[in-house]
Order: sequence, then C-alpha cells, then structure tokens
Amino acid sequence: MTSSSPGNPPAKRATILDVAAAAGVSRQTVTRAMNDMPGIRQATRERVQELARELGYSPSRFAKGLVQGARTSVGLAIPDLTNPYFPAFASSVVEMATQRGWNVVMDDFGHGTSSSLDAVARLSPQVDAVIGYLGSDSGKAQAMLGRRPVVVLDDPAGQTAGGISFDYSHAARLALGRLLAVGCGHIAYLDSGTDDALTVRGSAVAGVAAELGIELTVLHAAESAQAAGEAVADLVSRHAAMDGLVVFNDLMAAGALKGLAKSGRTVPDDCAVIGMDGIPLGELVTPELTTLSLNLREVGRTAVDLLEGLLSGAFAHGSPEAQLKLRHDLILRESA
Amino acid sequence: MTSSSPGNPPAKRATILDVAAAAGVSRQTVTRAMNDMPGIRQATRERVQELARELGYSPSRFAKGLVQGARTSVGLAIPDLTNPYFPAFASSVVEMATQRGWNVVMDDFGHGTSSSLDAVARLSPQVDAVIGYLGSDSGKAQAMLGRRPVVVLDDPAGQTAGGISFDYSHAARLALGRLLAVGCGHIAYLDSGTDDALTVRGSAVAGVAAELGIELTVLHAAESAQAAGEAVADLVSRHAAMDGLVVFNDLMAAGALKGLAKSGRTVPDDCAVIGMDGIPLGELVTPELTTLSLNLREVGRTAVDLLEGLLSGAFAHGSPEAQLKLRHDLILRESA
DNA sequence: ATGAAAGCGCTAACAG
DNA sequence: CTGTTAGCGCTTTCAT
Repeated sequence: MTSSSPGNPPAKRATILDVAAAAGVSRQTVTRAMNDMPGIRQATRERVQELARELGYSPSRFAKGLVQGARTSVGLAIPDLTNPYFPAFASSVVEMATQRGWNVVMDDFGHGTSSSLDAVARLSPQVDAVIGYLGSDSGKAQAMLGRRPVVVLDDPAGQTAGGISFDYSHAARLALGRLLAVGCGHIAYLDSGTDDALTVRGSAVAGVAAELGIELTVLHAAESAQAAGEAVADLVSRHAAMDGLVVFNDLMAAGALKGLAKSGRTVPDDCAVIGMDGIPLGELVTPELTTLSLNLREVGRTAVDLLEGLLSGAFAHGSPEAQLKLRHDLILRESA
Repeated sequence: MTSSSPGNPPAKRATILDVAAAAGVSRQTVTRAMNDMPGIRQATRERVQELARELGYSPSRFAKGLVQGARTSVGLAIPDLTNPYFPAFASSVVEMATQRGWNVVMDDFGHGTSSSLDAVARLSPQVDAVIGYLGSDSGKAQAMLGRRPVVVLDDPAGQTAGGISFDYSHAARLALGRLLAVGCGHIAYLDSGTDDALTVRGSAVAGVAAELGIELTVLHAAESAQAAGEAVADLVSRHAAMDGLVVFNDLMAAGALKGLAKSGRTVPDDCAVIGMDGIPLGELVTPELTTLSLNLREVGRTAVDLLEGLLSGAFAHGSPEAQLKLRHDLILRESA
C-alpha cells in the first residue's frame, strides 16, 4: 500500500490548500510543484510533492478543467459489447482518441431495457461529443447534445452533425455476385430483427437481388448466433433447395454455420455462406467464413477524424461533407 | 440538425450568463429552469429552456462537478479489446457501474507500445478509481492514484486497495482431472508469453500436474489465436504422442483447435483440448470448446461491488477482505 | 417567484 | 524563486 494506512475512512479529499498549509507555502507553489512547472527550487518541489503524496492529494479534475478548458472527452455509445464487432470498433476509436489526448467514456446500452437514448442521456452531462451506433434515434440524440456534435454510424438518414454509413448495395452486389459465380441457384438472406421489416442492410440486399433477377428468400432472427442457427435450421427443413446464404453479420453467420452443420449440410458444398463485418471471429469458425469485410481500424479512424473536424469547425455540422460512406470488401475464405 | 445552423464555427461555448442575459433573468432562474427545480413559473421555465436550446447552451460539467461533488467516474484499463474475454468483462463492469450512476472511462492499452502504466497515467487525472487488468505494475498504478482505490484483476500479489484473483490451482485440478478421466496419457499446457517464464496460470497448472504425477509438456506462444495454432502445430509435429492439451485462454484454444485440424488431428479423439475463460466464442468453434469457465458477469459485479466498498470506506484499502478469489467451473462441451 | 452573494479548487497573470 | 489577485461556470444559501 501507499502511505494511506489501511482502513482510512473516505476522508474528505485533501485540497491544494491543505498541501500548501502543510508545506508552509502558497498554493501557487504547490501548483508549480505538482505540474512540474519552472520557477521553483528543486528542494521545494520535492518537499511539496512528498507532502502531497502523504496527504493523498490529487488535484480536482473539475477545478482544473474549469480553469484550463478541458481536454475533450467523447462518449462512445455501443449497443452490445457482446457482439465482437463492437469491441473491435470501440478498440480503434479508443486508440485514435487516445492519440489525440482525448478520453472516452463508454456506455453499453445492450443490457437491461435501456435504449440508445438512455445511453446518450447518461453520457450527455459528461462529454463534449458522442460517437455511436444509435439507430434511428440519432436525431433525438443530437437534439439532446445541442451544439455538441454527434457522429452516428449506420444511420444513413440520421440528422446529426456527422454520420458514417455503409454502401450496402455495393456489399450486396459483391456477395450475390459471388454466390452466383459459385453456382448458387436458391439464395436466402438472413436479416436481423424479429418482424418482417427489413433492416437497411436487408433492403439493400433485396434491392440488388431484384436488380439481378434473383428470387431471394428472406428470413429473420434475433441478433445472436443461437437465434441465427435456429432460424437457418428451420429454413433448411422447409426449403431444402437453398444453396446460398447471405447473413446480416458475422456473429449470426457463425450461428448459421452451426445450424447448417446440425442439419447435416456441408458448407460450402451444400450451401455457401457469406457473412458481413469481417471480424476476426470469422477465421476461427469452421469452415472459415467468407465475409463482406469492413476495415474496422479505418471505420474508427474515420469516425474520430470526422469528429475532430466537426469539433474544430473544419466541417460544418450536418453538412454533406460530414456524411461519409464506407465500402465493404469481399474476403474469400472457405464458406463460399 | 438542431437550431444550430450548419457551419457554426466552434463558437465559444454559451454560459449560463448568456442564457440569463438573453432571457432577461438571473442565472439562478436559469439553473432552476435547466434542472427542473421548483420555485419558478412554468412560463419562465419554458422560455428559458427554449432560449438555452437556441443558444446551444449546455452546462459545464466542470463547474457543476466542482460545486456539486461529482458523480463518481471509474477508469477501466484493459489490455486488449480484441480478445473477446475483455469486452465481456468490460460489458459487465459498464453495466454494474451504470446501475450505480457511475460512468466509466475506458482505456485500451493493447495497441501501440503503451503499457498498463501509461493507461493509468492517462486515466489518473480523469477518474476517482481504477479497475483493470494491470499485470504486475499494479502497485505502481496504486501509487499513481494515491488515495483513490485501484482494483486489480489477476495479480494475486498486487499491492493495491483491492484485488480479484482466480484460483488457478482449482482450475488446473478440474482440467487435468478431466483429461486423465478421458484417458489422456501425454498432456501439454500452452502458456501465454514468448519466453520460458510461466504465467500465474502456468505455474498453477505445472504445480497441480506435479502433484498428480503428470509429466507435463509446456509450450509458449504469443497471446493470439494464430500464434497458438502455430505453436500447437509445431508441437504436434515433434511430439506425436500428445493427446491432451490445456490452453491459457479460450482465444488461444480456438487457435489451437485450428492448428490441430491443420495437422490432421481430430479433436477430441486424437487430442482433447480444454480452454480457459468461458467466453461465448467457445460455442462457435468446431468442435465446441470444453473450457474452464468464469462467470464474467460475476467477475464484473464483484469488481464493482468491491470498488464500491472501498470507495465508501466499508472495506479498508489493502485489507484481506479486499482480496477476493474466484473460481472457474469446468464446462464440458465437445473438445474434451 | 426571483435575485444577490458566496464559494467550490484550481491556475494564469502579475507582483514582489 | 515565491506570493497575491482574479476568475473559470455553476449551485448553494439567504434575501427580497
């Protein structure tokens, strides 16, 4: 342990004045000692630092922020840290933010019944900006933040200061093209969600399929590997001819692989499978997953760059330059 | 967009005084309006709120924190968000912290060359406490934080306010017992790290093996699935008799499964494999991974409960009651 | 229902 | 090299 003896009650925090008094100097001298500023004798500096340590003094971040105009802190709102896609994204955001000396306050609204708006409400008093997967509530989130910029991901129509969306039509063309190329004649798409409403990805896939004259079977499952596996097993039992499958994301695709295996189908021979995301998980499953891959580091970097532009005034809030669109690459592995 | 018209420069933030002036009231009235406090006429409240929105006013968290004595904010220091174990842990910490109205500042020190100490240094000015996987630097981290408590995970000898460690001997007994029970005669353990030094887990496994009279082959690999796969493939080519394998964590175990498959070994028939962690990934790989499972929600809850006790003074910093030990369960799936 | 005064803990700008 | 003064933006008394 440090000098704080065990059992110390949650004693009132020491302030700079306590240290100054203990050292018999002014508080300015304490400031100089603590922040390694010039204009102080080395002996004084050390004595003050020592005293500060003994008193367990640490400067109030509020007082400091108030007077110095804080380092920026960004809120990161994530639906579900349990889907490996999101930590991968979070990781790159944290890295980029750290490089800039920002700090990131994380909120995961996946558990319990809380929504992205709850997350933003919790974050709002703590941060200068928000980056997040907010779904269609992003407009309300921006309203909550006022002038502070929100960068929303994957909500193409979002009314926020900045947005990053994905070119799912391009992705769909890549996937469907591949499936056609390997000779699939009966293609299905597994979307996320439990009702019949298509997600943004879903409608892009459906649109491209129509364009290509593909008769697409669409099915739905909750956004988990297990639900995906069950949905696929069910489909296979009713629709034996299916020989090509595109899945909403890699996590669900991993579940689909399981479901297919349990139904006695071999991938890719009986049925080719293409996921979406490009997370490392895809290389760990068997067979390894062919997938529409996003460069997660690029997504994180883009989000942070965009936010920086918004914060500095280089980009106007809500302007077209602040609406970016990223593309997937098709990574061929074993499943298709 | 909100009322802030596009293209607004990073104008100086509006303060409560600006709003008060615009509304022709005093700043207390603005405070009352913004915080839904009583003692203000409804009409006034609405007018002030409207003006505040128009001006893009949001209260300074520093001024507020200074005067109110902040909500607590905890730093979460994580080695690598890319290993699914850590986000799973982070997720439960975030959930528990959110329940208490705390907010969590995340730092991932996995990328670049930064260390856990760098992370703590970045976090230190921002937080009231730290929870994290800090390795053996935890003592220095506690020194950096002074009186503010550090809860370190997986550093049994750590000199911190609180600690949570794991009973690896118990885990090792479970795993080696299982391998013996399924008839393994040549057991290996794959540890994390590139030199010959054993990790805490490694020495527990070695100790129990000795206790049980097992001649254990120990190998090392960097903490990634790929490195683990290569190490195992290499071992198998030199040591064909190996028929049982315990692995440092599930991610590496997943890689080991790959390595074994590529070497033409069938799991579990040719070689049984047991991982450690119990993350969902284990159910997605083929064959599904038998593993020493930690209840991650419990770990997160325990860490946050412990921190709460430390913060409130219910537990003395560094006392034995603040050193907790958790146990793994053996979850039998397909790989052993 | 509203306003005035005081002060949270710190650092920047000047003194000395 | 050290101390004094002022003020960051807000909420808490306490008046009115």
